[in-house]
Amino acid sequence: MISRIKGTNDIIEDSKIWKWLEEKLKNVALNFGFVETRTPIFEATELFNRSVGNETDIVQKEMYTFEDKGGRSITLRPEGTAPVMRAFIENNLSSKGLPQKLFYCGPMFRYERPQAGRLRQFHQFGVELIGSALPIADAMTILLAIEMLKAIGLDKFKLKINSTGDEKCRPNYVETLKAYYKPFLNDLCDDCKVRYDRNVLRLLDCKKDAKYAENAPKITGYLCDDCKAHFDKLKKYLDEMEIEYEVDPSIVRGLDYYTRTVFEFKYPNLGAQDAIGGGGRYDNLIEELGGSKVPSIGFAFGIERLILALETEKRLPEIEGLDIYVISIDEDQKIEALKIASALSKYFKVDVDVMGRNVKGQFSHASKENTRYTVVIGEEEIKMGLFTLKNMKTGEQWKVKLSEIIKIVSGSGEADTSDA
RNA sequence: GUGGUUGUAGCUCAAUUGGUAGAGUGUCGGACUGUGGAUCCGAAUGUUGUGGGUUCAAGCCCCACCAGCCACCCCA
Repeated sequence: MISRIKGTNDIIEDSKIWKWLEEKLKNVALNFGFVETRTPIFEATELFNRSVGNETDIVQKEMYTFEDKGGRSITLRPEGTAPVMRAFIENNLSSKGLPQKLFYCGPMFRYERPQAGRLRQFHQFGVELIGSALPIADAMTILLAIEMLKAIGLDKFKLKINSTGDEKCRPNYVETLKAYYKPFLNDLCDDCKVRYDRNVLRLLDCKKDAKYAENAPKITGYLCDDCKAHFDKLKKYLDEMEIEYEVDPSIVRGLDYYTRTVFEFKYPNLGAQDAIGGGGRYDNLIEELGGSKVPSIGFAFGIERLILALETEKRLPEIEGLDIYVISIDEDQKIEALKIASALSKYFKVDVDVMGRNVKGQFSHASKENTRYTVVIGEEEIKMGLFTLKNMKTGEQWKVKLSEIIKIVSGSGEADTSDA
Protein backbone atom coordinates (compact mmCIF):
# COMPACT_ATOMS: atom_id res chain seq x y z
CA MET A 1 0.00 0.00 0.00
CA ILE A 2 1.18 3.47 -0.81
CA SER A 3 0.38 5.83 2.00
CA ARG A 4 0.31 9.58 2.16
CA ILE A 5 3.41 11.64 2.82
CA LYS A 6 4.24 12.28 6.45
CA GLY A 7 2.65 15.42 7.78
CA THR A 8 -0.11 15.56 5.17
CA ASN A 9 -3.80 14.78 5.46
CA ASP A 10 -6.65 13.49 3.36
CA ILE A 11 -9.71 15.59 3.98
CA ILE A 12 -12.73 13.52 3.09
CA GLU A 13 -15.70 13.59 5.44
CA ASP A 14 -14.36 16.77 7.02
CA SER A 15 -14.51 18.55 3.70
CA LYS A 16 -17.98 19.73 4.68
CA ILE A 17 -16.59 21.38 7.78
CA TRP A 18 -13.76 22.92 5.75
CA LYS A 19 -16.20 24.32 3.25
CA TRP A 20 -18.37 25.76 6.01
CA LEU A 21 -15.33 27.33 7.70
CA GLU A 22 -13.85 28.79 4.53
CA GLU A 23 -17.21 30.24 3.49
CA LYS A 24 -17.61 31.95 6.86
CA LEU A 25 -14.14 33.47 6.77
CA LYS A 26 -14.52 34.45 3.15
CA ASN A 27 -17.83 36.19 3.74
CA VAL A 28 -16.41 38.33 6.51
CA ALA A 29 -13.49 39.35 4.28
CA LEU A 30 -15.80 40.06 1.32
CA ASN A 31 -18.06 42.16 3.50
CA PHE A 32 -15.07 44.26 4.48
CA GLY A 33 -14.34 44.85 0.81
CA PHE A 34 -11.51 42.36 0.36
CA VAL A 35 -10.90 40.55 -2.92
CA GLU A 36 -9.78 36.94 -3.27
CA THR A 37 -6.41 36.23 -4.84
CA ARG A 38 -5.06 32.91 -6.02
CA THR A 39 -1.35 32.83 -6.54
CA PRO A 40 0.76 29.82 -7.53
CA ILE A 41 1.60 27.15 -4.96
CA PHE A 42 5.26 27.36 -5.97
CA GLU A 43 7.48 30.35 -6.52
CA ALA A 44 11.08 31.18 -7.26
CA THR A 45 13.11 30.29 -4.16
CA GLU A 46 14.62 33.75 -4.25
CA LEU A 47 11.25 35.29 -3.35
CA PHE A 48 11.26 33.68 0.09
CA ASN A 49 14.97 34.12 0.70
CA ARG A 50 14.56 37.84 0.22
CA SER A 51 11.25 38.38 2.00
CA VAL A 52 11.01 35.88 4.82
CA GLY A 53 14.73 36.30 5.42
CA ASN A 54 17.82 34.16 4.95
CA GLU A 55 18.42 33.84 8.66
CA THR A 56 14.95 32.64 9.61
CA ASP A 57 14.16 29.04 10.51
CA ILE A 58 11.69 28.91 7.66
CA VAL A 59 14.35 29.59 5.05
CA GLN A 60 17.17 27.82 6.89
CA LYS A 61 15.51 24.47 7.42
CA GLU A 62 11.81 24.33 6.59
CA MET A 63 11.44 25.01 2.88
CA TYR A 64 10.49 22.46 0.27
CA THR A 65 12.97 23.53 -2.37
CA PHE A 66 13.82 21.65 -5.56
CA GLU A 67 15.25 22.19 -8.97
CA ASP A 68 12.89 21.87 -11.91
CA LYS A 69 13.85 20.39 -15.27
CA GLY A 70 15.00 23.77 -16.47
CA GLY A 71 17.45 24.07 -13.61
CA ARG A 72 15.45 26.77 -11.78
CA SER A 73 15.27 26.71 -8.00
CA ILE A 74 11.62 26.37 -7.02
CA THR A 75 10.06 26.45 -3.55
CA LEU A 76 6.62 25.36 -2.40
CA ARG A 77 5.30 28.44 -0.64
CA PRO A 78 5.88 28.31 3.13
CA GLU A 79 3.65 31.34 3.72
CA GLY A 80 1.21 33.52 1.82
CA THR A 81 2.27 37.13 2.17
CA ALA A 82 5.38 37.12 -0.01
CA PRO A 83 3.61 35.56 -3.03
CA VAL A 84 0.74 38.01 -2.77
CA MET A 85 3.19 40.94 -2.62
CA ARG A 86 5.03 39.53 -5.61
CA ALA A 87 1.71 39.44 -7.46
CA PHE A 88 0.91 42.96 -6.29
CA ILE A 89 4.12 44.25 -7.83
CA GLU A 90 4.01 42.09 -10.96
CA ASN A 91 0.42 43.07 -11.78
CA ASN A 92 1.09 46.71 -10.98
CA LEU A 93 -1.85 46.79 -8.59
CA SER A 94 -0.78 50.07 -7.04
CA SER A 95 -1.78 51.74 -10.29
CA LYS A 96 -5.36 50.74 -9.54
CA GLY A 97 -5.32 52.83 -6.41
CA LEU A 98 -4.65 52.16 -2.77
CA PRO A 99 -5.46 50.50 -0.55
CA GLN A 100 -5.57 47.10 -2.18
CA LYS A 101 -7.43 44.70 0.08
CA LEU A 102 -6.68 41.08 -0.74
CA PHE A 103 -7.25 37.71 0.86
CA TYR A 104 -6.13 34.20 0.04
CA CYS A 105 -6.81 30.67 1.17
CA GLY A 106 -4.81 27.58 0.42
CA PRO A 107 -2.04 25.14 1.27
CA MET A 108 1.38 26.11 2.63
CA PHE A 109 4.38 23.83 3.04
CA ARG A 110 7.00 23.64 5.75
CA TYR A 111 9.37 20.76 6.40
CA GLU A 112 8.96 20.31 10.15
CA ARG A 113 8.45 17.43 12.54
CA PRO A 114 4.67 16.94 12.56
CA GLN A 115 2.52 16.83 15.66
CA ALA A 116 -1.07 17.71 16.46
CA GLY A 117 -1.77 21.10 14.90
CA ARG A 118 1.42 21.06 12.92
CA LEU A 119 1.63 19.58 9.45
CA ARG A 120 3.99 19.72 6.52
CA GLN A 121 1.17 20.71 4.25
CA PHE A 122 -1.18 22.96 6.16
CA HIS A 123 -3.71 25.57 5.14
CA GLN A 124 -3.94 29.24 5.81
CA PHE A 125 -6.56 31.88 5.33
CA GLY A 126 -4.81 35.22 5.08
CA VAL A 127 -5.66 38.85 4.59
CA GLU A 128 -3.47 41.72 3.36
CA LEU A 129 -4.35 45.39 3.66
CA ILE A 130 -1.89 47.04 1.30
CA GLY A 131 -1.06 50.71 1.13
CA SER A 132 -1.63 52.37 4.48
CA ALA A 133 0.94 53.26 7.11
CA LEU A 134 -1.69 54.54 9.51
CA PRO A 135 -2.51 52.80 12.77
CA ILE A 136 -6.15 52.78 11.75
CA ALA A 137 -5.17 50.15 9.16
CA ASP A 138 -3.71 48.02 11.97
CA ALA A 139 -6.92 48.47 13.92
CA MET A 140 -9.04 47.48 10.94
CA THR A 141 -6.95 44.39 10.28
CA ILE A 142 -7.14 43.20 13.86
CA LEU A 143 -10.84 43.96 13.97
CA LEU A 144 -11.35 41.92 10.83
CA ALA A 145 -9.51 38.98 12.36
CA ILE A 146 -11.68 39.14 15.45
CA GLU A 147 -14.86 39.37 13.39
CA MET A 148 -13.77 36.21 11.61
CA LEU A 149 -13.16 34.34 14.85
CA LYS A 150 -16.55 35.42 16.15
CA ALA A 151 -18.22 34.41 12.88
CA ILE A 152 -17.10 30.82 13.33
CA GLY A 153 -17.95 30.76 17.02
CA LEU A 154 -14.55 31.08 18.69
CA ASP A 155 -14.52 33.56 21.55
CA LYS A 156 -11.88 32.37 24.01
CA PHE A 157 -8.93 33.63 21.98
CA LYS A 158 -6.22 35.80 23.50
CA LEU A 159 -4.85 38.64 21.42
CA LYS A 160 -1.22 39.51 22.03
CA ILE A 161 0.37 42.52 20.42
CA ASN A 162 3.82 44.05 20.31
CA SER A 163 5.83 46.51 18.30
CA THR A 164 9.13 45.46 16.81
CA GLY A 165 10.10 49.01 15.85
CA ASP A 166 11.43 50.07 12.48
CA GLU A 167 14.74 50.57 10.71
CA LYS A 168 15.40 53.66 12.83
CA CYS A 169 14.95 52.26 16.30
CA ARG A 170 15.37 48.52 15.98
CA PRO A 171 19.15 48.62 15.46
CA ASN A 172 19.54 50.51 18.75
CA TYR A 173 17.43 47.99 20.55
CA VAL A 174 19.34 45.09 19.03
CA GLU A 175 22.60 46.60 20.32
CA THR A 176 21.08 47.13 23.75
CA LEU A 177 19.86 43.57 23.85
CA LYS A 178 23.24 42.22 22.78
CA ALA A 179 24.93 44.22 25.48
CA TYR A 180 22.47 42.82 28.03
CA TYR A 181 22.98 39.20 26.97
CA LYS A 182 26.75 39.37 26.48
CA PRO A 183 27.68 38.49 30.09
CA PHE A 184 25.46 35.36 29.98
CA LEU A 185 26.52 34.24 26.53
CA ASN A 186 28.27 31.12 27.80
CA ASP A 187 25.30 30.09 29.93
CA LEU A 188 22.77 30.28 27.12
CA CYS A 189 21.48 27.20 25.34
CA ASP A 190 23.21 26.18 22.12
CA ASP A 191 20.38 27.48 19.98
CA CYS A 192 20.53 30.85 21.67
CA LYS A 193 24.27 31.13 21.14
CA VAL A 194 23.61 30.98 17.43
CA ARG A 195 20.64 33.32 17.69
CA TYR A 196 22.77 35.89 19.48
CA ASP A 197 24.54 36.69 16.24
CA ARG A 198 21.81 35.84 13.82
CA ASN A 199 18.72 37.37 15.39
CA VAL A 200 18.96 38.50 19.00
CA LEU A 201 15.23 39.17 19.22
CA ARG A 202 14.63 35.44 19.11
CA LEU A 203 16.36 35.07 22.48
CA LEU A 204 13.33 36.67 24.05
CA ASP A 205 10.94 33.83 23.37
CA CYS A 206 13.29 30.94 24.15
CA LYS A 207 11.68 28.75 26.81
CA LYS A 208 14.94 27.40 28.17
CA ASP A 209 16.48 30.78 28.77
CA ALA A 210 13.30 32.48 29.89
CA LYS A 211 14.95 33.60 33.13
CA TYR A 212 17.27 35.91 31.24
CA ALA A 213 14.46 37.24 29.06
CA GLU A 214 12.50 38.33 32.12
CA ASN A 215 14.89 41.11 32.99
CA ALA A 216 15.92 41.90 29.46
CA PRO A 217 15.27 45.41 28.21
CA LYS A 218 11.85 45.61 26.57
CA ILE A 219 11.59 46.90 23.04
CA THR A 220 8.63 49.03 24.00
CA GLY A 221 11.04 51.17 25.99
CA TYR A 222 13.33 51.69 23.02
CA LEU A 223 10.90 52.65 20.26
CA CYS A 224 11.58 55.84 18.35
CA ASP A 225 9.01 58.60 18.60
CA ASP A 226 7.23 57.63 15.40
CA CYS A 227 6.99 53.96 16.31
CA LYS A 228 5.89 54.76 19.81
CA ALA A 229 3.19 57.11 18.55
CA HIS A 230 2.01 54.46 16.11
CA PHE A 231 1.85 51.79 18.80
CA ASP A 232 0.11 54.10 21.29
CA LYS A 233 -2.48 55.03 18.74
CA LEU A 234 -3.19 51.41 17.89
CA LYS A 235 -3.66 50.61 21.56
CA LYS A 236 -5.99 53.58 21.88
CA TYR A 237 -8.04 52.37 18.91
CA LEU A 238 -8.27 48.87 20.34
CA ASP A 239 -9.38 50.30 23.68
CA GLU A 240 -12.03 52.37 21.96
CA MET A 241 -13.34 49.29 20.15
CA GLU A 242 -13.26 47.43 23.47
CA ILE A 243 -10.95 44.81 22.05
CA GLU A 244 -9.03 43.04 24.79
CA TYR A 245 -5.34 42.53 24.25
CA GLU A 246 -2.10 41.99 26.08
CA VAL A 247 1.14 43.70 25.18
CA ASP A 248 3.68 40.90 25.06
CA PRO A 249 7.26 41.98 24.35
CA SER A 250 8.24 38.38 23.62
CA ILE A 251 6.13 38.29 20.46
CA VAL A 252 8.81 38.61 17.82
CA ARG A 253 7.52 36.49 14.94
CA GLY A 254 9.73 34.30 12.83
CA LEU A 255 9.68 36.31 9.64
CA ASP A 256 12.13 39.11 9.01
CA TYR A 257 9.85 41.42 7.06
CA TYR A 258 7.78 42.60 10.00
CA THR A 259 8.04 46.21 11.16
CA ARG A 260 6.24 47.91 14.00
CA THR A 261 3.02 46.09 14.81
CA VAL A 262 3.03 42.31 15.29
CA PHE A 263 0.26 40.25 16.83
CA GLU A 264 -0.82 36.70 17.55
CA PHE A 265 -4.02 34.95 18.50
CA LYS A 266 -3.62 32.17 21.03
CA TYR A 267 -6.32 29.68 21.93
CA PRO A 268 -6.53 27.67 25.17
CA ASN A 269 -6.26 23.86 25.36
CA LEU A 270 -4.50 23.31 22.08
CA GLY A 271 -1.21 22.11 23.56
CA ALA A 272 2.08 23.49 22.33
CA GLN A 273 0.66 24.58 18.98
CA ASP A 274 -1.77 27.10 20.34
CA ALA A 275 -1.30 30.00 17.93
CA ILE A 276 -4.36 29.96 15.70
CA GLY A 277 -3.30 33.01 13.75
CA GLY A 278 -0.84 35.82 13.58
CA GLY A 279 0.38 38.69 11.53
CA GLY A 280 1.87 42.12 11.48
CA ARG A 281 2.92 45.17 9.57
CA TYR A 282 5.46 45.02 6.77
CA ASP A 283 6.25 48.54 5.65
CA ASN A 284 9.38 47.71 3.66
CA LEU A 285 8.59 44.34 2.13
CA ILE A 286 7.20 45.54 -1.20
CA GLU A 287 10.14 47.86 -1.68
CA GLU A 288 12.58 45.07 -0.82
CA LEU A 289 10.94 42.93 -3.49
CA GLY A 290 11.49 45.60 -6.12
CA GLY A 291 8.27 47.60 -5.86
CA SER A 292 7.83 51.08 -4.54
CA LYS A 293 7.51 51.85 -0.84
CA VAL A 294 4.03 50.63 0.03
CA PRO A 295 3.40 50.12 3.75
CA SER A 296 1.03 47.25 4.51
CA ILE A 297 -0.30 44.96 7.19
CA GLY A 298 -1.78 41.48 7.18
CA PHE A 299 -2.38 38.26 9.05
CA ALA A 300 -3.18 34.61 8.52
CA PHE A 301 -5.18 31.96 10.33
CA GLY A 302 -4.27 28.29 10.31
CA ILE A 303 -7.33 26.41 9.10
CA GLU A 304 -6.36 23.15 10.83
CA ARG A 305 -5.83 24.96 14.10
CA LEU A 306 -9.14 26.77 13.86
CA ILE A 307 -10.78 23.39 13.42
CA LEU A 308 -8.90 21.98 16.43
CA ALA A 309 -10.11 24.96 18.46
CA LEU A 310 -13.67 24.38 17.27
CA GLU A 311 -13.34 20.74 18.31
CA THR A 312 -12.21 21.60 21.83
CA GLU A 313 -15.15 24.01 22.08
CA LYS A 314 -17.54 21.45 20.58
CA ARG A 315 -18.60 24.15 18.16
CA LEU A 316 -18.34 22.20 14.94
CA PRO A 317 -21.36 22.86 12.75
CA GLU A 318 -24.00 20.18 12.35
CA ILE A 319 -23.65 18.72 8.93
CA GLU A 320 -26.95 18.75 7.08
CA GLY A 321 -28.22 15.50 5.65
CA LEU A 322 -30.28 14.82 2.59
CA ASP A 323 -33.62 16.50 2.00
CA ILE A 324 -35.20 13.61 0.13
CA TYR A 325 -34.36 9.96 -0.48
CA VAL A 326 -36.43 8.39 -3.24
CA ILE A 327 -37.25 4.77 -2.46
CA SER A 328 -38.27 2.25 -5.06
CA ILE A 329 -40.22 -0.83 -4.04
CA ASP A 330 -39.24 -3.06 -6.93
CA GLU A 331 -36.71 -3.23 -9.66
CA ASP A 332 -39.50 -1.92 -11.97
CA GLN A 333 -39.55 1.51 -10.33
CA LYS A 334 -35.80 2.07 -10.18
CA ILE A 335 -35.66 4.23 -13.25
CA GLU A 336 -38.80 6.11 -12.23
CA ALA A 337 -37.19 6.82 -8.86
CA LEU A 338 -34.13 8.18 -10.60
CA LYS A 339 -36.29 10.44 -12.79
CA ILE A 340 -38.17 11.79 -9.78
CA ALA A 341 -34.91 12.33 -7.90
CA SER A 342 -33.55 14.21 -10.86
CA ALA A 343 -36.63 16.47 -10.97
CA LEU A 344 -36.42 17.11 -7.21
CA SER A 345 -32.67 17.77 -7.32
CA LYS A 346 -33.43 21.16 -8.85
CA TYR A 347 -34.66 22.20 -5.41
CA PHE A 348 -33.25 19.76 -2.87
CA LYS A 349 -30.42 17.49 -1.89
CA VAL A 350 -31.61 14.09 -3.04
CA ASP A 351 -30.46 10.52 -3.42
CA VAL A 352 -31.68 7.17 -4.70
CA ASP A 353 -30.63 3.58 -4.18
CA VAL A 354 -27.93 2.26 -6.47
CA MET A 355 -27.04 -0.74 -4.32
CA GLY A 356 -30.13 -2.84 -5.01
CA ARG A 357 -31.24 -2.66 -1.38
CA ASN A 358 -34.71 -3.81 -0.43
CA VAL A 359 -37.28 -1.36 0.92
CA LYS A 360 -36.24 -1.78 4.52
CA GLY A 361 -32.64 -1.33 3.56
CA GLN A 362 -33.42 1.85 1.66
CA PHE A 363 -35.32 3.34 4.60
CA SER A 364 -32.54 2.35 6.90
CA HIS A 365 -29.94 3.93 4.66
CA ALA A 366 -32.00 7.11 4.29
CA SER A 367 -32.27 7.29 8.05
CA LYS A 368 -28.55 6.86 8.47
CA GLU A 369 -27.94 9.71 6.05
CA ASN A 370 -30.04 12.02 8.20
CA THR A 371 -32.69 12.37 5.53
CA ARG A 372 -35.62 14.71 6.22
CA TYR A 373 -38.14 13.10 3.88
CA THR A 374 -38.48 9.91 1.88
CA VAL A 375 -40.57 9.50 -1.24
CA VAL A 376 -41.77 5.97 -1.90
CA ILE A 377 -42.55 4.76 -5.41
CA GLY A 378 -44.22 1.42 -5.95
CA GLU A 379 -46.74 -0.18 -8.25
CA GLU A 380 -49.53 1.34 -6.20
CA GLU A 381 -48.15 4.87 -6.50
CA ILE A 382 -47.65 4.62 -10.21
CA LYS A 383 -51.21 3.34 -10.64
CA MET A 384 -52.61 6.22 -8.57
CA GLY A 385 -50.31 8.85 -9.97
CA LEU A 386 -49.45 9.91 -6.42
CA PHE A 387 -46.32 9.44 -4.33
CA THR A 388 -45.95 8.44 -0.71
CA LEU A 389 -44.11 11.19 1.14
CA LYS A 390 -42.83 10.42 4.61
CA ASN A 391 -41.48 12.80 7.20
CA MET A 392 -38.61 10.85 8.70
CA LYS A 393 -38.60 12.76 11.94
CA THR A 394 -42.27 12.46 12.84
CA GLY A 395 -43.05 9.31 10.90
CA GLU A 396 -46.10 10.93 9.28
CA GLN A 397 -46.79 10.10 5.68
CA TRP A 398 -49.13 11.23 2.93
CA LYS A 399 -50.06 10.41 -0.64
CA VAL A 400 -49.29 13.50 -2.68
CA LYS A 401 -48.50 14.90 -6.10
CA LEU A 402 -45.01 15.94 -7.13
CA SER A 403 -45.82 19.65 -6.85
CA GLU A 404 -47.05 18.99 -3.32
CA ILE A 405 -43.76 17.32 -2.42
CA ILE A 406 -41.87 20.42 -3.42
CA LYS A 407 -44.15 22.61 -1.33
CA ILE A 408 -43.99 20.47 1.78
CA VAL A 409 -40.27 19.78 1.72
CA SER A 410 -39.41 23.41 1.09
CA GLY A 411 -41.53 24.21 4.12
CA SER A 412 -43.97 26.46 2.30
CA GLY A 413 -46.99 24.24 2.67
CA GLU A 414 -48.63 21.53 4.73
CA ALA A 415 -50.04 18.37 3.31
CA ASP A 416 -53.70 18.83 2.46
CA THR A 417 -54.36 15.13 2.16
CA SER A 418 -54.15 12.65 4.97
CA ASP A 419 -54.24 8.88 5.44
CA ALA A 420 -51.64 6.67 3.88
C1' G B 1 16.54 18.05 13.32
C1' U B 2 16.66 16.24 19.12
C1' G B 3 14.35 13.37 23.16
C1' G B 4 10.17 10.33 24.79
C1' U B 5 5.97 7.25 23.68
C1' U B 6 2.52 4.37 20.77
C1' G B 7 1.08 1.16 16.44
C1' U B 8 -4.00 -5.49 16.80
C1' A B 9 -10.95 -5.64 12.25
C1' G B 10 -13.70 0.68 9.30
C1' C B 11 -13.66 2.80 14.74
C1' U B 12 -12.61 1.96 20.33
C1' C B 13 -9.82 -1.63 22.63
C1' A B 14 -8.74 -7.11 24.79
C1' A B 15 -5.28 -11.36 24.29
C1' U B 16 -1.89 -14.55 31.69
C1' U B 17 5.28 -16.54 32.33
C1' G B 18 6.19 -16.27 24.40
C1' G B 19 1.73 -21.49 22.92
C1' U B 20 -2.82 -21.40 16.40
C1' A B 21 -6.14 -13.48 17.17
C1' G B 22 -11.10 -11.88 20.37
C1' A B 23 -15.04 -8.32 22.19
C1' G B 24 -17.89 -3.94 21.74
C1' U B 25 -19.37 -0.73 18.00
C1' G B 26 -20.14 0.03 12.96
C1' U B 27 -21.27 -2.51 8.06
C1' C B 28 -24.39 -6.17 5.49
C1' G B 29 -28.41 -9.74 5.84
C1' G B 30 -32.69 -12.16 8.41
C1' A B 31 -36.89 -12.25 12.09
C1' C B 32 -40.77 -8.19 9.42
C1' U B 33 -41.93 -10.95 0.95
C1' G B 34 -44.20 -2.05 0.81
C1' U B 35 -41.52 1.36 5.79
C1' G B 36 -35.90 3.56 9.21
C1' G B 37 -34.01 4.85 14.27
C1' A B 38 -35.84 -0.25 19.46
C1' U B 39 -35.04 -5.70 20.25
C1' C B 40 -33.32 -10.60 18.90
C1' C B 41 -30.53 -13.83 15.45
C1' G B 42 -26.78 -14.52 11.76
C1' A B 43 -22.64 -13.17 8.37
C1' A B 44 -18.28 -10.81 6.42
C1' U B 45 -13.67 -8.30 7.48
C1' G B 46 -6.94 -8.82 9.95
C1' U B 47 -0.32 -10.30 5.90
C1' U B 48 -1.22 -7.85 14.50
C1' G B 49 2.43 -0.62 10.73
C1' U B 50 6.72 -2.73 7.35
C1' G B 51 11.14 -5.73 6.92
C1' G B 52 14.64 -8.68 9.26
C1' G B 53 16.37 -11.62 13.67
C1' U B 54 16.05 -15.00 18.25
C1' U B 55 12.92 -19.47 19.31
C1' C B 56 10.18 -25.99 18.52
C1' A B 57 6.77 -21.68 18.72
C1' A B 58 6.48 -14.29 18.34
C1' G B 59 0.83 -9.63 18.57
C1' C B 60 4.28 -10.17 22.93
C1' C B 61 11.56 -10.53 22.98
C1' C B 62 15.75 -7.97 19.79
C1' C B 63 17.23 -4.64 15.49
C1' A B 64 16.10 -1.37 11.52
C1' C B 65 12.59 1.42 8.94
C1' C B 66 7.64 3.82 8.45
C1' A B 67 3.70 6.51 10.70
C1' G B 68 0.87 8.86 14.81
C1' C B 69 1.13 11.37 19.43
C1' C B 70 3.88 14.40 23.44
C1' A B 71 7.75 17.83 24.38
C1' C B 72 11.92 20.72 22.38
C1' C B 73 12.85 23.85 18.15
C1' C B 74 9.50 26.95 15.53
C1' C B 75 5.01 28.55 14.08
C1' A B 76 -0.42 28.31 11.40
